[in-house]
Amino acid sequence: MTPSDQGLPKTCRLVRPGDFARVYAVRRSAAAGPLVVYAAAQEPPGSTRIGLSVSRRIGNAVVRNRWKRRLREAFRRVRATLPTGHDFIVVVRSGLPEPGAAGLERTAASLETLAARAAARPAGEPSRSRRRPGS
RNA sequence: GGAGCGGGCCGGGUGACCGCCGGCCGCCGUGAGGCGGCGGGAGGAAAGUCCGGGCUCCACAGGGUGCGAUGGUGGGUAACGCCCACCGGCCGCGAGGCCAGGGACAGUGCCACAGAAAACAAACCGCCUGCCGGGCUUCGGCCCGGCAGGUAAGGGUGAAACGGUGAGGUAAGAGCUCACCAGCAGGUCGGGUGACCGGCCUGGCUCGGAAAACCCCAUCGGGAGCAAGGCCAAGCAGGAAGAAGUCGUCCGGCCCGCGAGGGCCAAGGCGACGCGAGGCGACCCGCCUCGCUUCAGCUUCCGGGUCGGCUGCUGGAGGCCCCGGGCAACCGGGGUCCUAGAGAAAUGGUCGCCGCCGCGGGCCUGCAAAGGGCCGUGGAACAGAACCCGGCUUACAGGCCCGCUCCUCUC
Repeated sequence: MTPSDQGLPKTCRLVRPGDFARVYAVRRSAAAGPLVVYAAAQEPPGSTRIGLSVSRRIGNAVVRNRWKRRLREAFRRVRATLPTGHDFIVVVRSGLPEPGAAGLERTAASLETLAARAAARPAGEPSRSRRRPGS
């Protein structure tokens, strides 16, 4: 499989609840502004994947969809520069205003630095509790 | 021209590049899949999830009580709490609008504040009569106070005070009586499918509001939901508790008897009663089904495993046009079109051009701070399908069309 640098097929997305739980369990994260990024090395390494978590507290369906689209587009742009062989989860924190029309560039830059920081962090003790942080 | 009323409709357009979801075709690949091509991809409310249906599973003798919903009449519809027409009441000069619009002589309760009194009436002031006491007197009476009684005409309170006007009547008054009017009840006639409308007669003369207080009446209503339901794959570990049978009969075998018949036996069929469990929407009556034990099975409880894939899944009470029926909602017939199917959940990003709306002590035209054009700059609402329809409700920048009413102006 050789997806182009610009594409973002379904195989680059985290889809299953089990995948999400695995990434959360590693407990490596970095946060800035409205975003929190969790990272986990893949076993075995494959293509870089991303999962999105946008809570109902963020806004109504239109606002949540806008966030997801912006984050997917940002991920599509910076995916080639991210640490390889990792899964990432991006959580949008509530209580912060939406970035305006020019927010895509900032979101992409923020996503890139946060992903690098999270992946470079030493792996924390895998969480024993089943409870997933956030929602 | 201004003010307004009622309907209907739109919800930026177009192009390039980079992406996403699913469909069809071709090629490659054992396969998962990949590549290429073609065409499709949010709304008028997709929203709230408030009603009504379809669909799926479960249930489906009946009766009573309860619960919920609805509430003028007639129609429309698959159905409705929706829509249409009409009736009645209220509001508006009008076009039109609003109404949770059955029953308040079935019953219980309520009517704040104010007021004497808020509903089998009632006497605060006032008015009138009688008696007692006091004062004045022109000796006719008059005034003040008290007591007993009459009185719903007048005052005052209130959202609301037990009909209105006039006449008679009276100590003063009162539907107390009478005339007319309003209203109510009963009867009757006529019109209308009906809600109702109109006329006549009689009655007592008069009965307040609120049913969105409880309630009564009528009508309607099985339960749960696409996480319904079906199929496949994978995987695990079981444990505990619970019950009550008895009798009759039939068939079979054995024994006794010459025989009619009698006795014994284990398992079974049927029936009765009993017990247990489940179902019949909640409860009761009642009914149905299953079971009544070695194990097994059943029911309940605890524990363990999975939480993947396919399907349901989008063509439908469907949209548009024409003809016919109907005041209309809508119905019938013909033609034509195909229009999203995700599942941690696609429909996005960037850049042009055009259109719309602002802003500009920028430019041009122009007598002009009017209008128009150019340039620059900014903005564009409410909101995202999740099984599918019919409604209702709520949100919404900006804009378009049609019909009608009132006022004003010009001819």
